Formats: sequence, C-alpha cells, structure tokens
Amino acid sequence: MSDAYYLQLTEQLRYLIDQNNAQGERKLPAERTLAERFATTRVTLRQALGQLEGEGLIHRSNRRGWFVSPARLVYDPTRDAGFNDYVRAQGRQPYTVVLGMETRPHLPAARALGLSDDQPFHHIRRRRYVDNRAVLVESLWVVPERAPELLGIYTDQSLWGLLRGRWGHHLANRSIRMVSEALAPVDAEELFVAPGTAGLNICRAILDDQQRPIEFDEEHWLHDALCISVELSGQQ
Amino acid sequence: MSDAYYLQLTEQLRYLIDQNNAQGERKLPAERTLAERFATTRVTLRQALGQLEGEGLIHRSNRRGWFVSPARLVYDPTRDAGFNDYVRAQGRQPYTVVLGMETRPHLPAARALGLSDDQPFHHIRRRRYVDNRAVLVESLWVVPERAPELLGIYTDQSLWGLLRGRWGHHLANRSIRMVSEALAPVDAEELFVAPGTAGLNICRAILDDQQRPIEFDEEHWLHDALCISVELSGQQ
DNA sequence: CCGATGGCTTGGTATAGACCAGAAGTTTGC
DNA sequence: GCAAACTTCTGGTCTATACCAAGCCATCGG
Repeated sequence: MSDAYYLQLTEQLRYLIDQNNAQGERKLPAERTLAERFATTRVTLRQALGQLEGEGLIHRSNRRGWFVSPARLVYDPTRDAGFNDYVRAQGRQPYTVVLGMETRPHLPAARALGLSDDQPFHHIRRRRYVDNRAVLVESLWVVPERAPELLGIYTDQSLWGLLRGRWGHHLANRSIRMVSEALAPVDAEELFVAPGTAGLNICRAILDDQQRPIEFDEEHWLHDALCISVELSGQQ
Repeated sequence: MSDAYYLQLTEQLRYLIDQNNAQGERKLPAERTLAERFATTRVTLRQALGQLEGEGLIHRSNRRGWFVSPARLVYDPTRDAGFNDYVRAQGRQPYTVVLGMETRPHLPAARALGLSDDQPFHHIRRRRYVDNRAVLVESLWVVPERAPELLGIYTDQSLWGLLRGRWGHHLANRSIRMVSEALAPVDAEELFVAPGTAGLNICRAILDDQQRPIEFDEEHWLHDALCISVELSGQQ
C-alpha cells in the first residue's frame, strides 16, 4: 500500500480479480459499479485499471468492458515454428482471419529487403487469435518473383509451409526487430481495442539460403499477449 | 486527423515536438502552458501526451517535465556484449551506479537456476544510464561458490569480464525471457519516473559450459529506451 | 562565499459531472 | 420465426477545478 489512493485501489482490484478469476468469472463489473463500490470517481478508478492493464493483468475490449487477461503466449523468435504450431504446442487454439490481399509497393519492406523503393509486393493482411481473443494483426509483403500466384491460391494456411512446399524456398537468414508501441488507430480497430493501447511491434526480413529476399513481415501484438523467450546454448 | 480531440492534439504536439527538436530544444513546455495554447484542459492534454509517451516519442522525468526521447538503444540478446560495450559501439555514453550489495536468498533466482529455495546469492543492484538518462535498473544474483569474494572486489566494472577474467567462467547457456510490464513503485522511483510507467522486464539465467548455474539477472528497462534486434543466419 | 530557506513552478492525484457512440439485449412488427 | 427498431448499458472522451508534493531557484543570512 502506497500513499496514492489509486495505487491502493490497484491492490484491492487485484484481490477482487483473483477471487473472480478463481470462480471462472473473467469479466470485471462495469466501471461505474466499481467506482461506486470503492467510493471514488470513474477517473481515479480508470487510473487504477490502467495500472493493471499496463501490468498485463487485465485488458479491455472496446466499449464492451474489462476482462482478465489469459496467460501470455510464449514465443521464441529464434525458432521457425509457424503461429499455428506454437500456439497448439502450448495447448491453445489458434485461429486466423484474412483481412485483405493486394499487390503494391511498400517502402519499409523494400528498405528492409534491400530492394528498390517502387518494388511491388504481394501483400496479405491477417488477424490472428489465441483462444478466441484477437492478439495480433500482421502484414506480409512477399516478393512476387518468389511466389508468383500467391494471392490466387492463399487462403489461410501456413505461409511458410506454402513457400517451402510449393516454391521450395528455404528461409535461412532473418533479421528481427522488436519495439514497444502504442497501437495506431487502424491497428487498434482491427484488434477491437481502444486506440493507443500498448502493443509490441515485431518486424522480420527474411532471405533464403542464397541471400535472395523472400519476404518482409510486420506484426502488431497486444502487449499483454506475449512473452518472448530465447534459449541459447554454445559458447560465445 | 481522427474524431477524438485528443488524437488531433497528439498530431499537433507531434509537429511541435519535431520543430522544437530541430532547434535542439528537448524539453516540452509546461502542461498548463500547452493546455492553454491548445485551448483544452490538462486532463485532455495529458491524454494526448500519454499517447506520445506510449509511442516512445516523449517521456517524463518525475515532477520535472516532459522531454523528447532519444533514439532507442539497439540490443541483441543473442550476443554477449556487455552493456558498456554495446552502448559505446552505438556512439553513446554508458554510466553505471551501484545501488546496493548484499548476500541473501532470492526465490526467482533459485527457481530459474534450478537451486534450492534457500540458496543464498551475492546480490548487486545497479542503475544504468545512456547519455545521462537512467534507462534501467537491474538486480544480479550470483551463485557465491562461483565468485566467492565478489562483493568485496566489485565496484562498477563489467561483471561478465570479472567472472571470466578472475574465476575463469565461460558463460555458455542462457535462457532469456522478456515481457512488457508497468514499473513497480520501487523500480520507478529508482529510475526517476512515475509509478506505472511502461517498462520491459528482461530476465536471464546463465549456466557455464558444464551446465553449472552461474548467475541470474533481472532488468527493468524504460520501454522507450530499447529496440531489440536479432540477426539469425543458418537454415532451420 | 556558501548553505539554508522559502516561494514559485511543475507534474501527480483527485472530485463531480456531462455527453457520445458502440455493444448488447429486448421489443415490436411483419 | 425473424429481422428491424428501440432501449439500455458500457466504455470513451471531455470540461472545470482543486489541492498536494517534489523540483527548482532566487533570496537571505551567516
């Protein structure tokens, strides 16, 4: 318990959430209800909720309410398992929705892959779920020469499986970049959360074993959905 | 420009920050000044500032004001360079302050290294700076058998250098875990920021080439100070 | 010259109330 | 039966104001 009331509130809410969660109740009462119960205003209450949101304990679904966050998904960027594989490996249910497909240039992809600025890409945008919660949106930018009819045959299978199986590409060199972000309004909307929600931005540039550029991809994760884990052995 | 006023404010502030930054002015005007200039209240203004803070564009120093954030430090967790080395390699100035040293048990360290719960550790806590900005606090938990007189001889040099040079340890196996967090009041205070400021928690467990536990360490970074980058080559 | 003091500035916290827009549930009308 | 329309509930945004405590700085006193 610290001096500020909202920090005390945070602790009381933490306790309440624990209890609710034990009873399988994952939705919190309405803000107005909570504010009245703790004899404060919505503003102060929301400050306490925001603290717990920052910790990853709870999250909100836009205009629907606050919910207890499920356990984070463990993700190892040094391994090549596809989303579906590693979600299932953790006993959870993956799901993907394709939001759009088109072919056009994209500056960040061109830069990251060392191609000219006007290089067109096959672009696939999709939203991915874990246990029915939308946790990320991503944009894939594939070099058309490496996968000519991609947009015609892609539905929602594994992209890497397709690249390997149909076109024989071996993904060999990756550069990965991760930074915290505040979700832009468009990304937030596609994830059904408020604009400015904390997120994690992951970008990948992928080349094959002959250093030819294959694909660039950019993911926007909800910050509380992810735990990054890396296991390394071998002396440096 | 979106519908909500605070999002418009965000864009205007972004513009103002750009201009100020170009003139070398890295401190923003006072909240009351800005609120008046944009004809709104401090509450709404702070919502806009909070958005930019989430993006990592600006940060605040507790009760001192808002400042433009410097470029993120690039960090590759798969490489073994010490803090001082990779900060300098990016043309920036590292600095470290030791906050405390003691010997006592620590449950998370014991668990992560596979030791018994009451195993004591040499504990060093330090705050680290980049270009004069405090960007992280960390706790190191070293197995005493591997570095008996550590607390007597440690001042503020490189710990890994010491482990290698004095005791001949070769750090071979690492497991690294990164999750977003809201800084706890104690950590926030040591970093001179408000409690609940967004952070990144990085934990490392380190074993030597014979799988003997050496050290566990836990870092709390300001979220906007860091860009994680991993380069991988070699086919999977 | 220098340390102590006190006032001013700044962000941090909090109250009280209001309106809006989207989500969800309920009723109505075909 | 079922879709459309309405009502209610919910979070999202915003105003206006107040007080506190820490940082900062100029002034004062030795």
